Amino acid sequence: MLNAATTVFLRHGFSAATTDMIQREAGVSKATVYACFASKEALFAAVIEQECARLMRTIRTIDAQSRGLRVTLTDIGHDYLNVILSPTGLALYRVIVAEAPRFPEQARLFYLAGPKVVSDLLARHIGYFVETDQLQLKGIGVGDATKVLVNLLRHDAQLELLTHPDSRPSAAQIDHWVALAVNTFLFAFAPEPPAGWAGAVAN
Amino acid sequence: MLNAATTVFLRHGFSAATTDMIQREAGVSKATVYACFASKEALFAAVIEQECARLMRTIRTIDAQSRGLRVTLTDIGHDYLNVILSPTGLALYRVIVAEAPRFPEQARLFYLAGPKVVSDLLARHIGYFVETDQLQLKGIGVGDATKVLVNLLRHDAQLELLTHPDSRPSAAQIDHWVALAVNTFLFAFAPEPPAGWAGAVAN
DNA sequence: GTCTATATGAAGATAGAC
DNA sequence: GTCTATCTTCATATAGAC
Repeated sequence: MLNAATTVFLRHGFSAATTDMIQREAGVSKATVYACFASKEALFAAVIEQECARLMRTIRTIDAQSRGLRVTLTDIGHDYLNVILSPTGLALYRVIVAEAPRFPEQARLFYLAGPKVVSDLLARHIGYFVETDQLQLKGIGVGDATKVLVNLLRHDAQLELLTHPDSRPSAAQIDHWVALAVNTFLFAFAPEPPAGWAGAVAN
Repeated sequence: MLNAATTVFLRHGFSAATTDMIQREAGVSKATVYACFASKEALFAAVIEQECARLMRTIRTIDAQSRGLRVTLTDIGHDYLNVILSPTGLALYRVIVAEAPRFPEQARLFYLAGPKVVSDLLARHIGYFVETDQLQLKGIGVGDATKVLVNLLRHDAQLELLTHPDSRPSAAQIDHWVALAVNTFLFAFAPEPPAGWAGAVAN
């Protein structure tokens, strides 16, 4: 039943979703829903909590064991984009952003489960690469450098998909976006930056 | 009356907003609303169109005449962040993202009025700086380089504010974010990059 | 164009039998 | 715990007078 609610809330958002839809999707009756959850709000909160927990588990599996600098960043970036650009990832983002004023606690939960976790993961790796002189941050802290990279990754990609809800990114596009982010990051912070473009070709 | 509708829709989103709220906010009666607009959807569409037009005008005023490389990018970035991180900017983004599946046309309108316009503006400047050898894109196209910069600018800042709806960014924070983006961009693509951090100090 | 009053439907939530 | 049936409230939208 939580699954049914998840489907409905992620598809329609909080306000536009109705308990009827959830009830029908779950194949139970309306009263059954209210036997388990006190209100629509409570059900929504439970859904978001579950999705955030799932998101966190997913992102935690993205641990690349430290291989080379470029490979590590590319792998993590690739996995991260695949998560946040998936239909579920986009839908969760949509509903969180939309309902943040009304459900600030859930919004913060999302932040901690998603962006924060991937930031911490990347920060560990970047810290290591800095210590071993494979990166040179030129006065920028590890935290800020991490934000730079995450931001490069998140990319217009997300915005484009959010505002063009019918389109889907191809694997090649994702490759290109990741390569663009990693190349830029290395141009900026690798002591011996690559001479030119390396990675997937144009989108 | 459009203004009243704007206030309500930006505050509550589409579904949670009611015609009662709009009617009360506008100080007119319910029937008057339906005399001007065929439906709630039509009113919403009109609101979004107006806000997008306003947004486009605002962003179009961000034309920095080309002074130095760093100054130009910093100025544009600064103005752009001030727009998208303003309460109105965030609220518009929220509702667009939330309602994109239901109002794809309005979502595309937003994309064209906001991100697209600032991208085009920045692309013109970056193109100029490339031609005059003040930037060296190392195999990355002007379009992609522009996206990189826009993305660096948009920053976690937006995400943090979206998921922490009570907080407001200080002017110092915005300065810091812009400096971080511009520095990174110059580290990556200026033929003679700055040796280290330059700009506002830590947040 | 604007109001009062209202039709009509649907939403969230519950009562009470099984 | 689960269903059927229903209560209550409130939303969109309209009718008809001024």
